Amino acid sequence: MNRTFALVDCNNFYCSCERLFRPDLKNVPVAVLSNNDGCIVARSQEVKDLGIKMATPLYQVVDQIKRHKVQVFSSNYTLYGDISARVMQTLEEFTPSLEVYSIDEAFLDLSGFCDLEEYSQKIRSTVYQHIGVPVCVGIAPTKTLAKLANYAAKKYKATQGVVDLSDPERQKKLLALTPVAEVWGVGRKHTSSLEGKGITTALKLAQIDTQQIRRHYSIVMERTVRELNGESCIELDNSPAPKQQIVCSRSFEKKMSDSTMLREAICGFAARAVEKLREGGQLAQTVNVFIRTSPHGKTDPYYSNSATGKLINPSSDTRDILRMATRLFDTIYKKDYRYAKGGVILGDFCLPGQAQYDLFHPQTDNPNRDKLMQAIDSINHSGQGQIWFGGQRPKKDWFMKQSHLSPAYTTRWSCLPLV
DNA sequence: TCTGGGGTCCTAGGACCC
DNA sequence: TCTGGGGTCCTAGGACCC
Repeated sequence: MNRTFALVDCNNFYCSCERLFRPDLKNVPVAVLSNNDGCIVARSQEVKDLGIKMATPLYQVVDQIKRHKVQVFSSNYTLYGDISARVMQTLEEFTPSLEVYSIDEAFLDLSGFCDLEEYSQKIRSTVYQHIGVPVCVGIAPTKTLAKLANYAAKKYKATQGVVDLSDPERQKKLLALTPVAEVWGVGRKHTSSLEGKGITTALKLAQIDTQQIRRHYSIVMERTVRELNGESCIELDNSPAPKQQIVCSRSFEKKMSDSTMLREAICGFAARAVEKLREGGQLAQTVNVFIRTSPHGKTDPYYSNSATGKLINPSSDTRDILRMATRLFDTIYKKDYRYAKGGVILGDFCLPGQAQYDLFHPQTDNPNRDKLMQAIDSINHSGQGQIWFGGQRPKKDWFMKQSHLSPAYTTRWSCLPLV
């Protein structure tokens, strides 16, 4: 059957979120920073026009930002997550099947739909009216081509934010115009490798023999090539598989050397990671702890290390994870280094009913364990205060820098805008 | 002189995505 | 001085099995 995919992608999503409750920022250059206020990760059109590239470290462009009065924001994921959920909910009205692909984009199954351009314009105007976020729509018989169509819808203003690539001739025309680096699935390494072989456009990539591409690259790239030729290889995935790992890591506002402070920070990451684990109703069996100094330091010696440990029995009890995390931390910590980042990774998940317990360390079936964790989670979600284990450190004096944070307009009573 | 064939599982590293 | 965080998938190679 002929498939039709639409990719709906929000324009400059984080910037659009910041503008929602600040109409004064319309037509004003806006930039949003990564965690710890490190790099620029979202730019309004005005900032793109200034030539400031994606992922530029903030300190490299402070002068330019002052000169052009760019409004800068720290990442406000509470806000972006909530706006994202509202956009997705609106999009669901337009399709029987939707895949939320990232915080700001979704694939819609529009197979069998007619008048695709008109329909897509309706999607755009509805999302803008209901949520206030501008989006672009790309339509094609494969996901890779839909991505490319969306890229064109954003790049070429005459398209009015919608590009329909159903027609093979149109596909070919756009492929010939598009640098190979813009193809979904072709990253930095593959780009330079392909360019070295004279494959500079998406069209040239599409024309390579699939056997050859499989030999020199991998099955992933073979799928990309087939998709560029209109053969759908990547299905819509509307029921995401359970997570396989959970990461909690941060760069520190100030570099840290003291083992006690670092250990407490690691405990904080571990506690947050296992909280996420409980949200998904899973148990973890492996814990990985890593710490590193800055890879950019010119004078400081570089040190990076990690350690992995296996719990005897799978668990989602914060105490089990903290015990393991502190033990692992103590095996990799070396004094006299100035640490810039640390984190905890949980893995080897299973569901409570399917856990394989150790014959010689049977799980003492203690319902109080789960109840204690439930009690802690509900207190911490109540909005009336936080409790934590002794090994953790209050976030105040080490947690990431957020100097330009906007209010949680839509998720906290005290931040509700007044009209 | 001459030393097989077929398989699984695990891990580390590298690529990619947003 | 100052450079993010959170994921997935694939492959090669080693250890092991009979």
